[in-house]
Amino acid sequence: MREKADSDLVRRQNRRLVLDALRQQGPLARVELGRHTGLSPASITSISSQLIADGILEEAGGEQAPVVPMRRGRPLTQLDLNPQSAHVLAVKISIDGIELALADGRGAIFQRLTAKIATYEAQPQSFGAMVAGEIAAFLAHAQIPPGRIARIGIAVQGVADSRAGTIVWSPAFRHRNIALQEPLRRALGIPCTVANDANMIAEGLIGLDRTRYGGTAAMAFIGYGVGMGLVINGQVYHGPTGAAAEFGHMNHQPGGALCRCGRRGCIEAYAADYGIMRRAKQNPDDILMTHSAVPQEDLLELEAAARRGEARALEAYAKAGEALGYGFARLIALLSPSHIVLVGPGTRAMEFIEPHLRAAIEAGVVDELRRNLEIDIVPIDTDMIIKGTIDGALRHLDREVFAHGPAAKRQLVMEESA
Amino acid sequence: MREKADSDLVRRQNRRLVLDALRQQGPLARVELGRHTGLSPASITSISSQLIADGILEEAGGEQAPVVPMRRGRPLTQLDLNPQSAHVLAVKISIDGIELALADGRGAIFQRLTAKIATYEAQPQSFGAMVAGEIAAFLAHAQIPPGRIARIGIAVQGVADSRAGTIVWSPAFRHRNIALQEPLRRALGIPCTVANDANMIAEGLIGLDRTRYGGTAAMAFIGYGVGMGLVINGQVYHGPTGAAAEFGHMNHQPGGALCRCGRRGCIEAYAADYGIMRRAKQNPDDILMTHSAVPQEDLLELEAAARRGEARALEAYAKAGEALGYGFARLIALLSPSHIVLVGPGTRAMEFIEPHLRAAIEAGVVDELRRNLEIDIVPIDTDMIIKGTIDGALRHLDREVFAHGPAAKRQLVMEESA
DNA sequence: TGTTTTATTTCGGCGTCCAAAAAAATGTTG
DNA sequence: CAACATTTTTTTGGACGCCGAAATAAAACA
Repeated sequence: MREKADSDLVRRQNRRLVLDALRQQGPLARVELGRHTGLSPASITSISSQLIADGILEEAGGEQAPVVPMRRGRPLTQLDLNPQSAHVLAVKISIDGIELALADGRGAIFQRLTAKIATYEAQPQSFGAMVAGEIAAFLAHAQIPPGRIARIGIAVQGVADSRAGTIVWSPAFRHRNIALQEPLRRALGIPCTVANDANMIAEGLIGLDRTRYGGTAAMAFIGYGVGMGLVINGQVYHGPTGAAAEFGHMNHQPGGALCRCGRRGCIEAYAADYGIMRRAKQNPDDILMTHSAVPQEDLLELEAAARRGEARALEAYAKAGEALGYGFARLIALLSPSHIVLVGPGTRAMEFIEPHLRAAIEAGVVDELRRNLEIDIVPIDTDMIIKGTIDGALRHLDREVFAHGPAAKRQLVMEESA
Repeated sequence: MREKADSDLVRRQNRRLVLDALRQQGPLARVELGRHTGLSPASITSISSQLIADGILEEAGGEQAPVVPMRRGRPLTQLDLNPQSAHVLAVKISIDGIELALADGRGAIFQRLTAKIATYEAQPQSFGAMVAGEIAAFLAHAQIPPGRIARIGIAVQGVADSRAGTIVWSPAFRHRNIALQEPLRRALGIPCTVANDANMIAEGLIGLDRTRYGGTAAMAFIGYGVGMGLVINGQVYHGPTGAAAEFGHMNHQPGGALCRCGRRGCIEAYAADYGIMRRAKQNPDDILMTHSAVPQEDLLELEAAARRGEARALEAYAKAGEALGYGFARLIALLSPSHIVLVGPGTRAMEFIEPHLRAAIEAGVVDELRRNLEIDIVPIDTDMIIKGTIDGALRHLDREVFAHGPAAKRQLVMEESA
C-alpha cells in the first residue's frame, strides 16, 4: 500500500493474477482463468492474447487430454505457460559441493549437475567468480547461451542476506560475508537471488499447496542443521535485512550446549544431526565435532539403536524434541501460525522425537494459541531445495518481469501507426 | 495480491494514499499531496474535490498560519481531514474499570469518561450488553446520537480474537471467550474491533512515527503484564486467528515461575510487576499473589530500594532483564526486526533492567542478526492505548469506508442525466 | 499597472475494465 | 443432414481514472 495506482498497476496486477493461476493450477482455459482471477471473459481474452504475443503463454497443443470430452458447446482451449519464455537456474551450495539445475519457464528441470567445489577454505573475494565459472561451464556444456537465463537462484545453508546478495555466515564456509549476487551479475550479466535453503523449501511448499501453506506457516528443516522458512500472509518472510527465520539459532537454553555458530544453547545444538549425535555419544556439550557432516551410517545406526530401545539414543532424541518443541512454543506465542511443517532427513527419527516435541509445545504455550495449529511431517525430498529455488525464481520473474509487459510496446504501436 | 484490479481498485488505492498522507502529515496543500502520493496535480484536484464533496476532507480555513508566508505565486490552500466526517469511540477495559474516549475524524478526543465496571466476575453472556449499556449512557450524556459513531475500538489486556471480536482470555476476567463485537453491533448497530492493548500501542506508535516504525518492529509493554504489538511490513500483525504476539506468555524457562495464565516460565512471570515483586520479596516461584494489581507505592518503594543498592531488588530486576532479553533474542532470531520499543510503567526501572537485558540479547543471538537493531525506550504515556485505539479505528475507516467513496454515486449520476 | 511566479483547474487523450452482442465451434435432434 | 442448443471466445462500445498540456487563478514584485 505504498504504490500509486494507475492503469499500469492494473495491468501488472491482472497479468500477474493470470500467471499465478496458471503456475498454481496448470493449464487452464480462458473461462476457467476468469473464474480463478475474477476477471471478465473480455479482459481475459485481452490479457491472454497480449501474454501470448509476448511469448509468455501459449495455447496448449490439441494433444491435451480433454478432461470432460462429452459436452455440448465450443470446446475449451487450454492456455499454458510457454516453456520457452525464459530459463532459470537453481544453485545449491553445500559443504564442498555445488548443485546446478536448469529449468524452463514451466519449472521443468531439463539439465542438472552435481560437482565438487572447495567452499570451506574459499576466499570471500574470489568465491563469487568461482561459482560464475562453474555456471558458465555448465551452460556451455548444456549449449545454452547465458542470455537465455533470466534469473539465478542460489540456496545456501546458514544466514544469507537476500538484500545484499551475500552469504553472511554459513557452516560451509570458514569466512564470512561472501558476495555472490554482484560477482555473478558482473561475470554473466544475470540477476541473481541469494537465500537461505530453508526459505527455499518454504517457497517450494507454497508451490505445492497454496491453500494449505499460503497463509501463515513455519517450515522447519531438520537434518545436518536446523533451518526455517517463515510464511507470513502467503509470502516467505525475509525481514528488513534479508536474513530472518534463523530458528536453528534461536536460543533454547541460556548457557547451554555449544552450537556451530559459536553461541550456546541454540536449538540446533540439540536437534541437528551433530547435536543429537553428540548427546547420544555422551560427549561433552561444549565440544564441537569436526565441521564435516555426520556420516549417514552413524545416523542410521543411532536410529536403529533407538528402535532397539537403547536409553542413550532415546534420551538424545528426547532432548531434540524438547528443544524443538519449546522453540515452536515460543514461535507460536509470537506468530500463532496455522501450520508447522517438519521436513528433512531428521524426520526419519520423528517417532522418537515427536512425543517430546508435542509435550513441550503443550507445556510452553497457552491452549488458545495452538487451537487451530496443525503439525505436518512431510516425507523427505532432498530435491525440495532445488525445486523451491526454481519456483521462487519463476515467481520472481512473473512478478518483476512478465507482469510488466515488454517495454518496447509503445514503440511498436508508434511504428504501426507511422 | 489476491484482488483483481480495476478502476474501482485504482480509486480506492489513490483515495487512501491521500488520506494516509493527511493523517500522517497534517494539513497539506494539493501540490504537497501530489509529492507525497506520487499522483499528478490533475488527479489530486479530482480526488480531493470528490473527498470534499463526500464530507471527508475540507479546505482549511485561512486562519491557518502560513508556514512560508513570503513567497511569490498563488498561495497554497491547505486541505485537511474534516473532523465531522465521523466520530470514533475508543474503549479500554481493565480489571474492574472501563475507559471511554470519543474522538472526531481527525483523532482529537473531545469527551472522555472513566468508570468502574465489574469485569472479574462478569458472565460471558451478559458482559457485552453491559458494555453496550455503558457506551449508550456515555453517548447520551455527551449528546451524540449513536449513528454518528462510525466505529468502536476496544482494547483489552490478554488474548483477544480480533477476527471473532471476543476476549479469549484476560487476567481481568475469570471467564473465557467473552463476546463483544456481536453484542455491540446488536445493541448499538456500530461495527467494532476487539484487540489486545499492546497491539493498540503499536498502532499508536506507527501513527507517531511511520518512517521509524513503519517497517518491522516489536513494541513491548512492560507493567502489570507484558504485552507486545508486532509490526510486520508496516502493518500490525494479527495472525491467522486474530491473536498473536503474546510475548508475555512466550516461554522463557521450561518449568519455571508460575504465570497468571497458568503455565510455567512465561516471560511475564519474571518481568511483569507481580513477577518482579514476587522475586524481590523472595516469595516462592509457584505462588501467585492476588489477582489485583500490585500497588503503585510498592513498585515505587522497590525502585527506591534498587536505587539504594539493595541486593534483592537488584536481583529481581536483573532476572526481569534476563527474561526479557532472552525473549527478545528469540524474537530477533525469528524476525530480526529493525526496532524493539519498550514502553509502559515498567520502563521506570529500566536503568536496573537494561544491562541484563542487553547482555541476554548478546548471549542469545548471532551478531549478524542484531546488527541493524535499535532498542528504543519510549517515555511512559498511559494514554497511548487510547490514542492507538483511536488511530487504529480511523485508519480502518479510511481503508474500509472512506477510500471506497459513497455507494450512492452511480445513482446520482443517473438522476442528473435524467 | 504589468510581469513573474506558483497553485489549481480544465481539457483531451490513453489504457484497462466490463457488459452485451456477435461469432465460433461443437453436440443434439427431428 | 440441416436447424437448434450450448458453451467458449472475440468484438464492440461505453465508463472510469490517470496523465500531460494548456488555461486560469491568485498572489508578490517592480
